[in-house]
Amino acid sequence: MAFAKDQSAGYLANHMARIFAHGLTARIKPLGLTTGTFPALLELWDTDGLTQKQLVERLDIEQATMANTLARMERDGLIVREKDTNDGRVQRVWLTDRARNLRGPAIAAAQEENAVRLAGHTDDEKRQFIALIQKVIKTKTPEEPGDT
Amino acid sequence: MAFAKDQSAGYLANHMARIFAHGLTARIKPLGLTTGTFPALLELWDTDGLTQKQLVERLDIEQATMANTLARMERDGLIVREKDTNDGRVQRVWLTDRARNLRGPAIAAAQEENAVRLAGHTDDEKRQFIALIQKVIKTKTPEEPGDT
DNA sequence: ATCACTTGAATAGCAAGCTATTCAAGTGAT
DNA sequence: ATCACTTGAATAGCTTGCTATTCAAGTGAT
Repeated sequence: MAFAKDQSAGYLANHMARIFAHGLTARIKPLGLTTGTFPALLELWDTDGLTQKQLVERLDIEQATMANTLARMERDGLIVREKDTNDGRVQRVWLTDRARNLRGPAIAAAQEENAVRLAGHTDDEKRQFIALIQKVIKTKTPEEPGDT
Repeated sequence: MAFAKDQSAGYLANHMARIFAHGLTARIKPLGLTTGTFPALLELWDTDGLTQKQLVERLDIEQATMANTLARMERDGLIVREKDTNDGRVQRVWLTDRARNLRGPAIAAAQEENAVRLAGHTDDEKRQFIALIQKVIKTKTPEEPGDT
């Protein structure tokens, strides 16, 4: 029952993700951003004023995690949350000017990080790599419809 | 300045790692194990009685993280820590019987999780996938010798 | 022998995840 | 109108990770 951690997809996936996160953390720190805000920001840069529910649906992130992330984002002046007038349960999320202005540099930082990490890969390898990861991710959703 | 998150290696790496972690968490929960203990356990199953320092050197994990993980492992009866007689600063880490006995089922769980996640990949794709991730990881170390 | 430096480990404090639970607002059936 | 159910969001409590700092034990030079 041998187990080589550097041959285990899951182990390697975790390790690689930490490396990416570490690099991106450093790159966006000067912007006053942290990695956890990225998914929400990407959605909001595209469509401002989404509800928390909609953000959760668009991203594979739990509701509680999103609530916490949004709370930090509000604290840090990236978003404002306001109650929907029609439905008092709904919170709409709006970007602040500051957050809107960070789009360019933040995306640039992410692209730089990706570029550095994949510097050793040929263009073909990069494409394969992305495709293979996407396949792992897609393998999930249909199988585990659970997700409560 | 478009940015498609499902084309971003870093974004995908994070997402994939969470999927693997989620699956493994469920599989090893019945064993009373959590994912964070896995790296240390693998090293100790191979070589019992390592020091914390040695564990940190063998794994790309920060000293503080390891200290916390070991504290949880001790609390949960997976390890015992004892002071080295030669050097009072050194803590040697020894597996308990319980932890030793978990090796088989834990490794089986990890292998099952890997298998399920890669079920959509051909053998060739699996090999490529592992190789491509390894390359990303290796791209790191030489570049950032800092790590302190 | 003492004092500065080094080194191994622990602690403080935070981010980003998760599960499970609670709270508040709406909705529907009686 | 009321009471049960649903639904959106918040909270509690935990793990895993990080950086920065502190503490304690050894080591070396004077």
